[in-house]
Amino acid sequence: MKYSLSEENYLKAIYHLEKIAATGVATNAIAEQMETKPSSVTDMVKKLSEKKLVNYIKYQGVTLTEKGKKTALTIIRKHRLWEVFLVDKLKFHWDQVHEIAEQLEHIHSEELITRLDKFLGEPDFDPHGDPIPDKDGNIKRTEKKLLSDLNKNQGGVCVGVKESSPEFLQYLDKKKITIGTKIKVLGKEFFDGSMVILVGKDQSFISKKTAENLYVQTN
Amino acid sequence: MKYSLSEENYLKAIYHLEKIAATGVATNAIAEQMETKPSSVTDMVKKLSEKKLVNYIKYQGVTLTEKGKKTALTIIRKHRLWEVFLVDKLKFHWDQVHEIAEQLEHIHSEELITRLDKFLGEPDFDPHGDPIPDKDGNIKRTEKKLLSDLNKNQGGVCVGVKESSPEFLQYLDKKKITIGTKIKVLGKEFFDGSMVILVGKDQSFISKKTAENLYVQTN
DNA sequence: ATTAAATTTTAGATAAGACTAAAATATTGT
DNA sequence: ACAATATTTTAGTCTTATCTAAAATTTAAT
Repeated sequence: MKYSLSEENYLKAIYHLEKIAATGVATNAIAEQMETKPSSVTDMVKKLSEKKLVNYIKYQGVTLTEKGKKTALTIIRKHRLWEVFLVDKLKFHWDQVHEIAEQLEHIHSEELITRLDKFLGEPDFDPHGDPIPDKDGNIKRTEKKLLSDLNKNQGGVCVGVKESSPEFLQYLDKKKITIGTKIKVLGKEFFDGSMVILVGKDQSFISKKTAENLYVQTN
Repeated sequence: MKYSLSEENYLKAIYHLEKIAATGVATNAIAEQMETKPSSVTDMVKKLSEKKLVNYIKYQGVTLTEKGKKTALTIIRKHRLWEVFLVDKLKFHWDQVHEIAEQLEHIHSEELITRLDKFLGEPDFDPHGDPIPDKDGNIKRTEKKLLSDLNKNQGGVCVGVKESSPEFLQYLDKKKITIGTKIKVLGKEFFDGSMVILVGKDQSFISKKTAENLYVQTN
């Protein structure tokens, strides 16, 4: 099935938001990500729902169906493969390629992507270290990382702690962080390594020391 | 300036039609090329005219302005460079690449094309033998070819004859062909090499012998 | 537990690009 | 030259994706 530019971008946005959302993805969150208005999101989400790409119940947010997730992952696959091409072959800097890959990811041709993948040596990660899904949408899991190693706007799921003193665990408890909690880095201070993170719907401030003792899995 | 997908496709179509049109390009011709309706063409042509990309006088067809021609040539440049990429690097067959290049030609990034061009070794011709305009829209002229070497849908300008007997020249005269006449191959018979060609607005039938004695310049 | 505030949805409008049907203009044949 | 034919344009409609303003619903606060 072939989807419009707009539909593809919505699916991608919902996929990324779902990774760090406790519940269904909010209309407002999608609107912000897409730089559009909530009413436009409602319209599009209805359309995606009719096409069985998302589950949608009025006022209760959106989740991707299996079909939707698979579609999102093929777009992400294309995006990341093109980024590898731009950096490895065309010698772009890794921080210059996002905008161009945003366009290239919408080129429709399976054969093209198959050949591009081969040409690039079937890479597992893009130039930012994000994993490249295979043609069926399977992602090679990254090793767990310390939260302190994530950069702004990266997100992950808490999978463990380095230090496990009761004091630290109780502190995490107070911060509403436990195994399986989705975390996104909203900001990172350069001089002291402290972070503002998103935990569920709430912002939270954590020190470098805390971030260095929390394992997350990105994807 | 950045133009829409549709605007870019119209400019490209008009460019190709102008090469083989004696007069301004007809609304109907554009409609046929674009697989759309004449009324849609009129609408778009008005818009292109407002943007100073074409000269348009009601009922009298369209020609590209300098600005329009330059824009068309940058799109053609992108199309042909991507075709080289697809064939040389991704090992596509030269007859599989057109559709994909039709999509890739609309990616907006000067830097991308500059780097792609360098990566490909600054090629002068695409896999079909068509010349690749440089970044300023200059085309490296092809050597003159025999009309008999053109394939269906290729066009060119008559630049000379191989045989110059008065009989042949008089015959060409009767066929309304002279130096500077634009010719397009509409059909080519396999078994005897005869052709149906477009001369100005009229179709004409010519034998293999005639086609083998007429030089054309393609571009 | 109500009210206030925030979020989400609905209703109606707009712009781009395309379409149909009908009107206007050009071209052609005799 | 003028009627018949072909081409082109106009007028009005449709679809997709957006928007604003107002109504509906949920969440939060006292």
